[in-house]
Amino acid sequence: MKLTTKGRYAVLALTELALIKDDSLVKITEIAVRQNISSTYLEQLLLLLKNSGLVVGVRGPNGGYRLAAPPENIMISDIVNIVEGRMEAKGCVSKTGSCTGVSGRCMTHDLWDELSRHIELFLGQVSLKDIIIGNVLGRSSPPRALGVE
Amino acid sequence: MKLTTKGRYAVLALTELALIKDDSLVKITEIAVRQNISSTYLEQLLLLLKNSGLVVGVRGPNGGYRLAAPPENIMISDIVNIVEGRMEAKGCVSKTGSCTGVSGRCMTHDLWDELSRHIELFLGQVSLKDIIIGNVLGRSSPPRALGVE
DNA sequence: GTATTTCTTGACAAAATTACTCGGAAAATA
DNA sequence: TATTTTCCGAGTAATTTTGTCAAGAAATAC
Repeated sequence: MKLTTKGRYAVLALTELALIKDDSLVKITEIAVRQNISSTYLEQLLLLLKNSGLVVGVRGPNGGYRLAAPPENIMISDIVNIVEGRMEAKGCVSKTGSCTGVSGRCMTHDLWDELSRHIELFLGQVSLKDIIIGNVLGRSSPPRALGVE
Repeated sequence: MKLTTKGRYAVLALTELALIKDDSLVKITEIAVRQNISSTYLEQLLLLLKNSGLVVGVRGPNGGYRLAAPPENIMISDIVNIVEGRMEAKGCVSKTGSCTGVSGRCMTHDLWDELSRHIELFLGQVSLKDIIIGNVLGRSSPPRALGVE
């Protein structure tokens, strides 16, 4: 899995958009200044999000960005997946598609696979609306322990 | 959160140790060859794990490494935390300790905080024994949805 | 004691990724 | 047309990851 400033900046920026009433437009520079991040860097990210249909960009004077959907319909996993690229935790897989160990499919394969799913499930459950109303804390629950003992 | 080859190699190596009967010793080169990873790189990782008390290193002819505890008592989070350094997903925090945004503590703070906890919970629930008996798949459960609607 | 095998340590270097910059073009408004 | 803003592609600096290398120390076998 990957989680860098890209993902964090993107979520931060879209949170700002989610805070704006209705269809008002927000300029890149406004967000950049308020959140203290590079505006040209943020441009790239918003562009990606625009091309993926998560936000709408309006050019010209008084232009800017706004969300393409209500905040409750935009999930964090959507945002992160777009700017970070699909997260793949199956690190045991090489370019060729097979596990790197000589013994073929490695034993830890399922572990990273499941971790990936776990993270995706979590971020797919939290919406932009959840963030702006502070409905995030306390969501973590321990994974099902499979009774094998 | 961080998850690189370091963490994956370390878990892979310790899985190999877990597969060995009793207190038999396994040489670094054996693991490196079998898993097709750099032996000198693996050295570094096993050294970290040894200094943290997860494995025991025995020098001299016919030396090698073995687990310091039964596989069911060694959790994946232990391994990953040691070789990757403590995972901190609170990316909004700068060196000084405060959030980077001008408005102080940012709105996404809790999100990354909770994600961190979520991942740690997951990896803290899976032991080396779970891996070697294949008891990993199907553990992911969706997070508690807090009823706020 | 000597040789052998292995771990131990630290410094260093290549490769990959991340983070960011830059220059300009296109669209909309005035 | 002039200004403001997003759009787009390429290029670069910084950092992190992923190793490599060389020399030393500990334990065992002989």
